[in-house]
Amino acid sequence: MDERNHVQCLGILRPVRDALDVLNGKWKLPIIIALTFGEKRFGEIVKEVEGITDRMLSKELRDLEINGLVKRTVYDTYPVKITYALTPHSQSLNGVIEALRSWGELHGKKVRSE
Amino acid sequence: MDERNHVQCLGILRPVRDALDVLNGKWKLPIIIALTFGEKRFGEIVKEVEGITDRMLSKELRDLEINGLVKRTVYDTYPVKITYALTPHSQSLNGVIEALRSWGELHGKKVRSE
DNA sequence: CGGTATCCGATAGGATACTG
DNA sequence: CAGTATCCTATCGGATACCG
Repeated sequence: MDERNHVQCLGILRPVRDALDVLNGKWKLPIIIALTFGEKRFGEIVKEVEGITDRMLSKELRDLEINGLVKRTVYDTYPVKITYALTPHSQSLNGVIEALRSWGELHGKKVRSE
Repeated sequence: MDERNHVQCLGILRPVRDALDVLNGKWKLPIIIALTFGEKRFGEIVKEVEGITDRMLSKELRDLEINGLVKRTVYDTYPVKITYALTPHSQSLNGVIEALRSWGELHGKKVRSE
């Protein structure tokens, strides 16, 4: 029936849109991926995430920090060292990343074979 | 080691960015979800995907069709009936959607509990 | 090193009106 | 019903320059 379809659809749509709101844009997931292998410094992330500018990384890191996905740490050494790391909450994104990676590979192959 | 980290990171980053390029924006995945339960007509999708305008749906459906994720069918009846359906290729997005749904629920709970 | 400030163009996306 | 046309704003994202 149509009504059941609609209700079922909503149950998926709402959380997916919640997720998309937080992960939107070109850079958030790439940044998170770069951090999956351990905390990194600003300059290291710039090198890892090809094409990102200082300005975008700065802005995106702030967004991610506000949303509780990234933790910024200032080491009180001289000179000061600043690192970014994933929070436990963003480590739960592993499934999303793996699904996207796997589909992206499939899609890439498909596109190249056309 | 750092070099291994970098290489491993690239192996994930490239396909994920391929995927993001195709699925970017606010509406593509919601539209695909709405179509997961079977082909739908334009007006039905508008109703299902809350908040989308005619203009955006029109544009996004065209994008999805170009990328081989949606199939548009014109039934030669009177009056003409037009439907949109997922292609086999976009059905392989199930894993991505399920991962996002599951993480979105977790994230929603976390946000509301703060 | 780890950013911020400023400026700018391109795109996303919304509102409204209209059409065959 | 299934869109298109037009217009508008907001945000994305790049370039460049600069700072402590």
